[in-house]
Amino acid sequence: MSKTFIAAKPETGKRERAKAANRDAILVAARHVFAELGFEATTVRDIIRGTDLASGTFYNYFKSKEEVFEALARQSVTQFRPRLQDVRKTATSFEDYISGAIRAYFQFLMDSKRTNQADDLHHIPLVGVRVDTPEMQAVFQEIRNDIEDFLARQGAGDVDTEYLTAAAIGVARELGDCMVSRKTGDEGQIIDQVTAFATNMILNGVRDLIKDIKTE
Amino acid sequence: MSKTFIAAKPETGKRERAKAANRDAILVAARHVFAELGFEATTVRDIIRGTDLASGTFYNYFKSKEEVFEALARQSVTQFRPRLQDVRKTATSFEDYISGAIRAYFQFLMDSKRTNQADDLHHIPLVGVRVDTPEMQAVFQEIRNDIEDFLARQGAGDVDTEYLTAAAIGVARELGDCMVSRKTGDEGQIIDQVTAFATNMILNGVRDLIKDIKTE
Amino acid sequence: MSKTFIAAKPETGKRERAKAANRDAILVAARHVFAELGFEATTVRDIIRGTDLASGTFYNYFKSKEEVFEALARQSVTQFRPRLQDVRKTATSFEDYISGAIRAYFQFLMDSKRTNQADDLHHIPLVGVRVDTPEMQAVFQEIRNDIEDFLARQGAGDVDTEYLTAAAIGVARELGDCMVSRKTGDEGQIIDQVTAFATNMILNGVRDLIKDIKTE
Amino acid sequence: MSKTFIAAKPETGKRERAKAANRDAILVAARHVFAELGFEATTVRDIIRGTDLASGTFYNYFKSKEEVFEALARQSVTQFRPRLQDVRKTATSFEDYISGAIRAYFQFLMDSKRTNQADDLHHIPLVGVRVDTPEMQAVFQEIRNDIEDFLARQGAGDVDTEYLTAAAIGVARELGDCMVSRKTGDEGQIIDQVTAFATNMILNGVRDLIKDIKTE
DNA sequence: GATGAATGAGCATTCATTCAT
DNA sequence: GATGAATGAATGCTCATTCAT
Repeated sequence: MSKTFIAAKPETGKRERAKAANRDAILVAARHVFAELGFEATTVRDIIRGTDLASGTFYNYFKSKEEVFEALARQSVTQFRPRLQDVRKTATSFEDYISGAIRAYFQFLMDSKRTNQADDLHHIPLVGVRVDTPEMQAVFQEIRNDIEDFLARQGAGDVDTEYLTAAAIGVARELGDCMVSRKTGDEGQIIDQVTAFATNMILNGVRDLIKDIKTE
Repeated sequence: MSKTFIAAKPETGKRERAKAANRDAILVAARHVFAELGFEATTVRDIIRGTDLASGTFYNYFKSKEEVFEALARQSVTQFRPRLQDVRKTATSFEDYISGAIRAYFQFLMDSKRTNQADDLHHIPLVGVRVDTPEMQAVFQEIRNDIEDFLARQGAGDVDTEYLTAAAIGVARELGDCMVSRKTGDEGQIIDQVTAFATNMILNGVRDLIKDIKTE
Repeated sequence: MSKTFIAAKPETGKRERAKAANRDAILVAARHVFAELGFEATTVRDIIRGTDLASGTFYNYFKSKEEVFEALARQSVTQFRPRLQDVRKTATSFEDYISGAIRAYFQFLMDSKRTNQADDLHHIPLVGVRVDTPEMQAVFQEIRNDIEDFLARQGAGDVDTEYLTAAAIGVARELGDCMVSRKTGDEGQIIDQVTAFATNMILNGVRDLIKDIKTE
Repeated sequence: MSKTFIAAKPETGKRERAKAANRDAILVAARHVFAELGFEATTVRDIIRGTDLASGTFYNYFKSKEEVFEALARQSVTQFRPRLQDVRKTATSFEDYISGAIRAYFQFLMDSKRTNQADDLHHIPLVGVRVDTPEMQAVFQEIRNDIEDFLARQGAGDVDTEYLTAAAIGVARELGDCMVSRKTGDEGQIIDQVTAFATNMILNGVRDLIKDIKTE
């Protein structure tokens, strides 16, 4: 059958492809259902109902809805973290970092939105629901650490970094939701706009607290 | 049946008092359970188990746990809205309003926390879960309107009030959660502190956007 | 309501009667199903299918099929143990005891059979299935103890009482099954017959092992 | 298909050998699992998990676990029946036959135990569970017939051979279980011992019923 | 109005069995 | 013939809701 004479890429068997497709189908369905119903309210049945698979098949791929959720979370984090790393590495100042991280986050949200297009998102789109998954908390912790690093480097006095980070995240999160739920037009433009707004807000907001903040 | 024949005093019937007491018992139990288990995870059974009523009795007072939840939300709002009204009426400027509203919100959170004391609060204290109940959204809308009013009065240019409100609410919400989950000491002091932080953040944050903002 | 003026027996409410009836219905159904299908093979659904109750109702009465089974076993033991006690107390010799215990056991089997009448008993009828329930083992242990006591009293040498008891129980069990599955006639007569056979077998069987055995 | 063109030697094809090996692997695994889990509790999955075969392969060899079980039972019987035949042929009297058959049975039990060694045997070892498989019943029927033959030859009066056989089998079965579950020492010795016990029991037990019984 | 047992739909999960590869 | 993923019926169990008492 699969006699590939010069085939550079080794053709992956039908089986493998089917498996991958099924796994993906479950993940996609789960993402939608989580987004629509919320994590707690969705049942495994809801998820497989969103595929053309049989109920039992679900368990060939995941042990529980928790596991699907984690997979989705991991997916998200895997997408987001590298972007954040980029920002961290190239940022030369606190201002730089904030601006870059905010933009990365909004960009990520927009990408996620596009992926989940056509759903009624009653919940935060990032992965679906409560953003307080361990993975997302890890992301936030990362950001917190970054902020602390940059603040320390820049010699910010005795700012309560927990509060500061919380505030920054609050701004980003709420503006992000706001942005996503707008029906509007050009994506790039919106991102620019909101990023500017958020960055300005945060940096001005902490001006008194940190020496040498430059809010251009 | 229980017709009291000679009752001289108008006597607010035993019945009525019992009814109110039962309703309250359910609400109190529900508040605890929601706080401990979260909305989705709590069952009607969990709630009535927290009272000395029978399961069927629940349905004399509420149609579903959703309804109890709404009642709790309404309770919260009922508690909070007057405070906000006070703030609105006495505030003489945008700065004033923000500062007052923020403080009112944090105060409210702390009160809620105290009410639910002794529970392991695994969820946001306001009523339990996702704060996006219609009622809470109403509160936020109220705040949004207030902000717009104040901004209009003060002649703020073409600020995107939706973004601005979102950002303010984000700051308040996230800092509020942060504050509540801290184990700390003197309540009054903490509220002062966080209120100062949040207010400063927001007002400085919007400085560029609004003419005549006074950040003391 | 239930105004019983001179009522000697306090009329038990409809509710109580219904509850008892349901519990009984489940037990009866379970006894039949266990007898027909065996313990492992019967499902809770099988049991309630044998009643006119809904599936959920089962769990108002029992936590699992294990629990029903235990209840049935307890029932059996409760029926049987007093008879054995009688035998133990009135027996004046080992011979006496064996003969009485055997008869009691066969009588008990016949009673059980009548209760389970009309079923195809594919399994041992005692309670239904594997007789090795803890309760039944307790009964056997009781018998074992009794036998040891009587043997000691009568000065039997160094007989291996474990083997002896096993053999006696084997005879009783197998003959019991045999007796129960016979379609025959007068119950009392059959019991007399089988009891005589079994008793004779056992007592003669151990004659060499025990001094002073009288096998008339 | 596997046409071996030049094959000089008759070569019992690889295929055939593989097939036999697979079948055996399944049987061995099944024996262990049945012994450990009991018939009802073991699943086909459990069985193939004990081999290095795929689940589907199971059905190339057996239609269901019932069929494996029967195969195992047949195996057991196939092992046991010849021994019984020997006994039957060489026995010169009822006493002889009983003694020989009993010993054969106990020996067989011990062999089975050894085969299943290292497992936690929670069930009767013969094949696993309730010994009342058709095959085992056939064995018992054979014994019953033998006993009747010998009794007839020896001119035993109007003994109820059904009862007699039942009693004998009861003794053997119960003592067999007892013996197997003992942790003890030298196998040969134990078999001698229990055989003596059982034989003595049975023969003495029927002494009154049969003329000319010699209980040495 | 209070009670609490009955109900039965619904959920997570397992497992024998099939069948494309 | 071997494989192992897909299937969907079946099971144990929970829980919102109803309703006779």
